[in-house]
Amino acid sequence: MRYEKGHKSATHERIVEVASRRFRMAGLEAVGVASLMADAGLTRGGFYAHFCSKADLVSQAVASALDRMLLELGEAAAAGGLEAIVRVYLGARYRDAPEHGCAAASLACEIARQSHAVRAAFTRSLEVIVELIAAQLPLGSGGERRRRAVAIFGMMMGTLQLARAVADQRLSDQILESGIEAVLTLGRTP
Amino acid sequence: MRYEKGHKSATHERIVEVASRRFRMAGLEAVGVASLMADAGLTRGGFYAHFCSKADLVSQAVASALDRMLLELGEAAAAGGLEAIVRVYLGARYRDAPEHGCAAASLACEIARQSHAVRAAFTRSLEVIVELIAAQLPLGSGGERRRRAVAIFGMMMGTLQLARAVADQRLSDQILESGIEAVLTLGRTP
DNA sequence: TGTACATCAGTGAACGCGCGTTCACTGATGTAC
DNA sequence: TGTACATCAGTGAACGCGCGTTCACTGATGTAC
Repeated sequence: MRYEKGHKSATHERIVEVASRRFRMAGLEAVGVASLMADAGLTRGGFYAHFCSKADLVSQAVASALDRMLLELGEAAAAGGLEAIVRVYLGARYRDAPEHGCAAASLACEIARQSHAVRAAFTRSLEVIVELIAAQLPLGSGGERRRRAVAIFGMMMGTLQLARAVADQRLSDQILESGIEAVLTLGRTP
Repeated sequence: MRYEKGHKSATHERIVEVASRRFRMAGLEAVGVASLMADAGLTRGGFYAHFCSKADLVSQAVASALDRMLLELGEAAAAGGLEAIVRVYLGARYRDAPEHGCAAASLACEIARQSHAVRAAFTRSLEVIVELIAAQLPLGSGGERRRRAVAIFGMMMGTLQLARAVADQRLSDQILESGIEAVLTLGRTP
């Protein structure tokens, strides 16, 4: 081998990792293939040896970002249940450093306009996150908890977006607080 | 006058109207100034006689879309309170025809990355919508109802985005149902 | 052991295209004399 | 009433730039003999 074994897959993962951060920071359209490859220490031409299109990378980068968040939220949940999840998700770090935050909160509007394949990848990741949240709810049947979990994730995501979109720092803090309070209310109300 | 009185302001409103629909459909970045002006029956060059930049138009188009939604939700609220609002907002029409739906749900992720001026315009519109929702809540002090209203709008917005982003139609319907149920729960829980 | 060839991850130029913005210009109509 | 000029909404060419994708190529190293 001209490159050591595993070299290509390591490169592949590096591109996905770079993309997952930059897409969350700047959006899907604002990040070009050439600049992404440069960030990964490569040139544009090699891109299509790793991905069949930019949309293909988008699918993988979104899934990767959400998988990583799932781990982080899973650890929080193990330590402190729903309240720990929501305090991570609606915390200043997720709001102020979108590259380390939730890909759904950064990209949901754009994902809604992507191809079926991209939305299918997003759907798979979403289902697992919803399961994690549902598992933290103390009340109700499986179906009820699942439905409640969907709404809770929708609220966390929407609230984080609002906290990022407003122009006033104090208001942004209040929005996060409002979201935390409402999630906890939903978590304990049947 | 070479054009009848009010001609220019009518043109201005037409551009804002076209932009408000197309931005909601395709996103801020995907809609170019030239194609927008063509849609309004004009050529690109005249754009800067109406707006000092694309961001300026974005501010106006978002505000215009949210103002119109406010009227629609206000009418619903007058007839049926919070439940009527949420049934409009989380209805199939808003999900399937984003050009007639909520600009926040279509654009929040992108607005979060815009200039302070754009976010300030968004903030002003958001405050009014939150007030409308707060006015429908039966329980709590002014501050409590306001905070609850922020969370409710965040949930409606996030839930609508999730319903648009998933690849499965049945799941999308379930997401809307989950959101309606949770909003109503939040509306009646102190 | 030494040479010829195969492999393949990555390179970089090129394709046509649309982007936001600027600016000298057009041409229809109002006003001044 | 007739002519000259002012006004200004809108035109369209031009600027440099980055976009996603393709493709002939490079060059380091493994394998075959």
